Amino acid sequence: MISEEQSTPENNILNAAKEIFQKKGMAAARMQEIADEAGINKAMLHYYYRSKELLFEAVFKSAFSMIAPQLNEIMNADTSVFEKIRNFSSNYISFVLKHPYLPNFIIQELNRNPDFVKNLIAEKNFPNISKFKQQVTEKVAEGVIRPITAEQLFINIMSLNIFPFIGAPLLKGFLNFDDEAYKKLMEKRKTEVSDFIINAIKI
Amino acid sequence: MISEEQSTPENNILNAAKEIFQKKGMAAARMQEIADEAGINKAMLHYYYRSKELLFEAVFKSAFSMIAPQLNEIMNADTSVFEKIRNFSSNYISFVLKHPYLPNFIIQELNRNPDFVKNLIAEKNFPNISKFKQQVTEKVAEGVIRPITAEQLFINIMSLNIFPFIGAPLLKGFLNFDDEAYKKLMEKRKTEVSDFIINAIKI
DNA sequence: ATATAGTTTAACCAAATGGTTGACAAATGT
DNA sequence: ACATTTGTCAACCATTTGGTTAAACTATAT
Repeated sequence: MISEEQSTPENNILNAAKEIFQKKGMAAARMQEIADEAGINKAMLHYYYRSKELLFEAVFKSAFSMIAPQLNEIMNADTSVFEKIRNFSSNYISFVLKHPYLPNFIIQELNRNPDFVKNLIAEKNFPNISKFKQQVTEKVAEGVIRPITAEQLFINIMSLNIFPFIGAPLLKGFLNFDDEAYKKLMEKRKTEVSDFIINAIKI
Repeated sequence: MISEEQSTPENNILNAAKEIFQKKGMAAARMQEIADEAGINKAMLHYYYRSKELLFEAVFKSAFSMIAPQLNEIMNADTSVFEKIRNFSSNYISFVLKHPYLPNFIIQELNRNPDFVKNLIAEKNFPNISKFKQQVTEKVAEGVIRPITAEQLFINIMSLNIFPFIGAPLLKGFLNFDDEAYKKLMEKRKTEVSDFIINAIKI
């Protein structure tokens, strides 16, 4: 499957729109600004994507599809619970270090319009965690990991990996860290997060 | 100190503004909507608070001051590291269950304008975690808790407590939970989060 | 060459938005 | 009783914003 990023006008616009929407959010983003970023006339935005709403939807779906398959793949792989935790943490943190605005964008817009999740669920590749749930339940029953519901564990994994990016401005303030020092902390978390989680549940 | 919520026009406006700003964010909030919510004329907003920006700042500071002192108090109390973790988790989750829009509002607006943190730091009551840091370092040296930097532990505590609220729409989708089921999960987390953290660091 | 379809632009438009004004009412002080 | 300050409102204003239009330009097919 060839999926080289092509340089069509649609793609050009989409990338510009991503840049602006992800930095400012739907409401604060301006169509003119997106046009400037793309180096084209504002009317072109409406020619290729009919409205701000539709352009936004395209951006959002594209953004979501950068994250969801990763999660899905790891959670449904033929690996142990511990390996899944290690893979997801390392994988996700590496990814977000390259796309720092992504998680906040997705979370923010889902909070603005919670019904949007329903659309996403319908789509193929929407993360399914039933296999992970089954594995956890099994291991708890076997007495290999401490009693915990798969749901709580899943929430913990997501929290420990995602929040440090979304809450970065606040955490930098509390810790009195500059950008570089904070980034180093994040690098370390690629392994420290999974160690922390595994320590918490391993007997 | 008497701090009963007074029913002055300023307060009335501030509460209405909180409602709207926290639900929609600065950019999407409309002055007319705030006026309607407060049951007054739009001109009154400008009479009491000069501009949207200033009204927003008042709301933001008020919101932040509902959370910061709690954190500060707990972190600087004369209690053990474990007790601090237990107190913060139980305390914070209870609080946010009553103010569900607060954490997302603060995080979102700080991401929109990271420089805003500098203002907050200058204010009295801005959380100071040096005592907590010292306690953690000490306990690690004593071999009572596993090696971890105080910063990473602090980030973990914040993540596990805050993210489940900010990421609620997404997590509800992944877990296929409705509002009520999700709220029950949160209730359980009042104690489960601290157990999880303590298990992760206790030797 | 010429018609046809697709692409790009400058100029334009209606609606929405933050903010102002001037008149009027309600307290407040003397 | 009267003047002055403070509070409230409907109407208004300038600007911004998403979106449209009609004309021009480009490529492609015949």
